[in-house]
Amino acid sequence: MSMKSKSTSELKASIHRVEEICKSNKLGLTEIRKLVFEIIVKNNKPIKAYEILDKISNINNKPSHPPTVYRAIDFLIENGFVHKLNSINSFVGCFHPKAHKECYFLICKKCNIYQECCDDSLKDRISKTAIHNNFVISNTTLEIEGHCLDCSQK
Amino acid sequence: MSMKSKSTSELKASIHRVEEICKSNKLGLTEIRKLVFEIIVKNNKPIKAYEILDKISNINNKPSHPPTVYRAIDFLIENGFVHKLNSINSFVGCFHPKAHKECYFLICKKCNIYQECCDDSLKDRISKTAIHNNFVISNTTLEIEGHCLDCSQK
DNA sequence: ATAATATATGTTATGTTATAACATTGCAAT
DNA sequence: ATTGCAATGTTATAACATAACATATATTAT
Repeated sequence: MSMKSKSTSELKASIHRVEEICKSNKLGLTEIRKLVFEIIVKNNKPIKAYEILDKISNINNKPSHPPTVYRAIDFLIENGFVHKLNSINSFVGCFHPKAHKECYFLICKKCNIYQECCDDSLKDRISKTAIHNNFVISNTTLEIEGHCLDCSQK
Repeated sequence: MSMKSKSTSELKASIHRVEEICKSNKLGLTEIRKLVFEIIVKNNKPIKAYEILDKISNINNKPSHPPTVYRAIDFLIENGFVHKLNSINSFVGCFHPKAHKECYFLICKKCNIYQECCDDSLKDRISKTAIHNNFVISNTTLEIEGHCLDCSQK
């Protein structure tokens, strides 16, 4: 499977899913939070907080401030709609929120497109490693950087 | 295995190993680089760049500047003597440099002690995941945060 | 030995990422 | 209406990292 960007319908579905989850869980999906989520998922690639900030400032035709963005991101991460890629200080949308707590990523250095790779065998292996070390996991960062099929062929 | 800090002899051995590797590979282990490595490994816990900076400033009795520290860290990371924990913007010494390219970590949120956990089965699993996705890995970040045995019993 | 080159360090400034602290708004419950 | 609470606005600053250029130190070729 090569890494390709999401289709318009996938994006719509993703946004709709978040709306539904928020509705049924009584989570306040405010205008800003929704806007930030849309900006993140529509971006295809990992996006940085200040890039989001710029986009919002443009949309609103007036400057926004960092806390506005970071608060929205916090909300989205807390509820599993967005993940942070620590290795590149960037944010990505989650395309199966609530399906799992942890999310692992392949990140192409060349085209910057990312892909979730949350197979159970990997999850199990990490879990076994933790158990073997008497360690109780609260959260896991797994970010695999490299080149996707398309980019390694070029 | 509980997570405990390294003994003095382990630290000495670790520093000695780095000296030997540099000697045999003609890597310039300058005073600053050696000092930064010592500060990092002796710290036991992940340490932040500006903490290192403060320590150096104290040792030299005059202020040092960020590039001094970051350059030394770059050298140490390039040669596998130190790793960066992206999830907490901190640095840790590597206790088996050159033994492997990638290094995985367990990080206790409570006591802040970390532990390398580079079993081959985990490495294999990650490698298989990449292959399955036609992805060529250049580097991997795996940071498992949670609680170690001691801290989860408290 | 000396000049030329490369490598490392010093220094100043600034860029980038993220949060603290407090004021204000809007809305729901009593 | 008033209180309480969640969200947002706003200002300022903290925390993390690098660019750019000057200087020094080591290495190599002549």
